[in-house]
Amino acid sequence: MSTPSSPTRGRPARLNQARTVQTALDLLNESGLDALTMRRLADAMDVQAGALYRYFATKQDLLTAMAERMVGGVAEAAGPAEDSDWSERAARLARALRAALLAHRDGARVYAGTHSTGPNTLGFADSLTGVLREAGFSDAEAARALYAVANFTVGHTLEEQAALQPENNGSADAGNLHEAATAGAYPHLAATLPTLTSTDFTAHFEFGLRLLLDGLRAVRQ
Amino acid sequence: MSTPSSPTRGRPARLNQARTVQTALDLLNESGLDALTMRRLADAMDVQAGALYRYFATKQDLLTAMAERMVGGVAEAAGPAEDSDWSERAARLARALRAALLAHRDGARVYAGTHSTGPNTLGFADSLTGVLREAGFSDAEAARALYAVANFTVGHTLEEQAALQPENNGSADAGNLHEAATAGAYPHLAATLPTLTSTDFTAHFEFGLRLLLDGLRAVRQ
DNA sequence: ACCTGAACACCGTTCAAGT
DNA sequence: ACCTGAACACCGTTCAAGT
Repeated sequence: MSTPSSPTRGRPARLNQARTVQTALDLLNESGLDALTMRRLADAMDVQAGALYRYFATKQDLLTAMAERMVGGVAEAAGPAEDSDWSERAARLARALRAALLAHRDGARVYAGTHSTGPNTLGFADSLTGVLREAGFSDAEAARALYAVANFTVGHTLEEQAALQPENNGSADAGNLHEAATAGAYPHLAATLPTLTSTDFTAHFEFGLRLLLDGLRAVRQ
Repeated sequence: MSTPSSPTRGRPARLNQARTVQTALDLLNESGLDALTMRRLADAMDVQAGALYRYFATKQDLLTAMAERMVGGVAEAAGPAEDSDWSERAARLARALRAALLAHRDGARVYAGTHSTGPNTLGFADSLTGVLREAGFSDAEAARALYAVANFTVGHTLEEQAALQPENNGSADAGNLHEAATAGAYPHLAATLPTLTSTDFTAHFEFGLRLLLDGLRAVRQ
């Protein structure tokens, strides 16, 4: 617990940005985003809430730093260009982004609610546009494809994590849906109910991702 | 879920669900989601905050009712089957969903944060799966395509409305991005910067939507 | 330089009591 | 039956003062 004396002037700081972000991510995993308050985070670090504001100007800034930290390593998921074609490398990046968001409770909500311009986020964007540009797509196509893949991935994972919340009571939702669909007003929902209520989110994600990549193939001719 | 429905014994109610949702949507447009509190809403209706809880058990329930109301009429946007092919009808539904979310400040944030199982939301889902089933897609394909299109559309519109917020200071974000990209660490972002920083969100949306629909065409053979 | 203590201006929600 | 008044248990954020 006791940190050895540091060569810095004055008292060694108990707090710093990296430790604060790490503790916040731990607390997020334990209790979820709604329970992540500046006061509870301060408690977990044995400090008063006001002290956090020496390292983050606002809670939003802390959340942005958390989002940036969550997507560390995602940019490298494309792998070497020799090993696979552009669509497989793009798919790997999208899967790595989803996995990074799923790795933390409410990860997609945190990520969607912030606008990181840190190296992990920019690295992911650079990596995906790079894969596409090297595959022969134009600069404009690569940029728009990045938006499409990223927005789909975040939108999907938002839904996926919301569906997994116990309070959202997947069974209540599915119950309502089943009731409404079989009442006759929604014949197409009734027919597709088994797939709609499936919890195989990986299959849902892979289907949507494949649509985007097949669509991209068609764009390139 | 107990609605005080009994037709007027005693005083006529000042409050009711429909008027409350409407006032909440007006307040949302004026001030944004962060400023939409139960107290301010109560003020706007000349009532005490506690009174709202006779009509909505929680704020979350109110937000769900708002989300459901926002997407009214979207289901009908497909148009008659005779007038256009399946992909155009599906595109019309996706565009109508985006337009409905854009019609209210923070509309996508409200929608993404709730799980409506009301007739407008279910009607949209039934309409889109119906278009696809009638076009020959399997039940499972139709259900998964619904998720892909809806998640992309909500994810896109979330980004779009976030980028339009004045506090998010599009210029600050674009400035950071420009600075970082031209510093040399992100060569592909630098090359695609003009498109990445474009504010023609309709073009971005249409590109992603086209990818999904072209991808669907490829799935069907 | 770093953190405490205490305050400011709020929140969502509950519920006895009035009318 | 419908709403008020007042409370409960919190929030994010600020800042003078201590060490």
